[in-house]
Amino acid sequence: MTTEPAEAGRDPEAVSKFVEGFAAQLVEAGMQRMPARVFAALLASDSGSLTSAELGETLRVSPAAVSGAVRYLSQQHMVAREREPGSRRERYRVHSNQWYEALTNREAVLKRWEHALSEGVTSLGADTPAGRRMAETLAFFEFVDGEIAAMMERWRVHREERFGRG
Amino acid sequence: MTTEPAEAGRDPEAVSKFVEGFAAQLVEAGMQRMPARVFAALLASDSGSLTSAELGETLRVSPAAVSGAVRYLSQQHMVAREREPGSRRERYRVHSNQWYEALTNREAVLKRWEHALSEGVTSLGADTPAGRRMAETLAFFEFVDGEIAAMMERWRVHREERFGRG
DNA sequence: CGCTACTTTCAGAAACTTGTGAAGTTAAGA
DNA sequence: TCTTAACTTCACAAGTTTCTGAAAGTAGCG
Repeated sequence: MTTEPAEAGRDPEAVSKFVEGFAAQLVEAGMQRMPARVFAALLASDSGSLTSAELGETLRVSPAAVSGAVRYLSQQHMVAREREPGSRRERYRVHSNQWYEALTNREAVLKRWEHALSEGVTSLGADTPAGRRMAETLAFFEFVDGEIAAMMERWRVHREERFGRG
Repeated sequence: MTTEPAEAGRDPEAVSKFVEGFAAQLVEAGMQRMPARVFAALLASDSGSLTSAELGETLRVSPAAVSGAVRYLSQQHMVAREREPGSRRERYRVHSNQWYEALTNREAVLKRWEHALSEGVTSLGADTPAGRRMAETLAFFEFVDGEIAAMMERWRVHREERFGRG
């Protein structure tokens, strides 16, 4: 037996339907297809983690495709890679309670937008109409930065009340 | 003279540099290239609006490309189309102080994610580990929905203090 | 130290996306 | 009503992305 049935006893139809449906939404929102499918598969797994081989099998793709997708996802801090002790297999894990925090940690994205905008204000002139519009947009992003941090704090409290410490 | 210089007296180099740079960030964040460029061009214009011809000229693209980009942007509520009175030209306008609110109005996106997740909870079983993970993720999105509305309220207050009524 | 079980890299085929020119449609003004 | 400026649609060529098989790299374990 090559792979133990870590995810047995579940309707593979239902799993696949969810995986493809949720992945499609992620793609719609701008994520590449393969990372989206891999991520959805991890999210739908009971253990929250799958090996490269298991991913290749459920998604019917090559190890190469899994490798590329996983690299992308770990760069985005959406999955962690962990080595299975006593094996040369790698497991990829979705940080159950933190993955969606990565969505709000678009920190890097916001920072780059802010940078581009502030260059725009400078180069077009802070006293021009366009410059003023950009300055206001910039102020909005800065405001959002701060608000998101506070919001995540409130979420953690809210979550603990409702779900307890994961 | 074919187009009047509505945006004259500005360094076209600087404008173009901002437009391409900001558009690149939008592309990075998942937006299609041409809508991103059109949008950046509008954002960088003094009047906050440009005609189809002006857009084609600054971006060096065909009317067809402008048409497609603008359709996309107006579907996303990021620009408004307005007919110039006494002319058959159309102007495309960025809602100066509201365009970025469209970014947070990812309402439709969030709703679709919530829908996909709640289907997942049902089909995989609310009492399974995977089902529980999805239910928590779903709760997070619902929480975010509400928080964003409140945040935008605070922003409007904050903005008025700082910039006055647009 | 080498074997083997994995993972990663890479070149290329296939599929998809994008922007264009040209034809078609709409509506302002004579 | 006709003319014509302006926008939109469409088929296609060019460009890009994506996934694969094959080859190369890496690390447990004897």
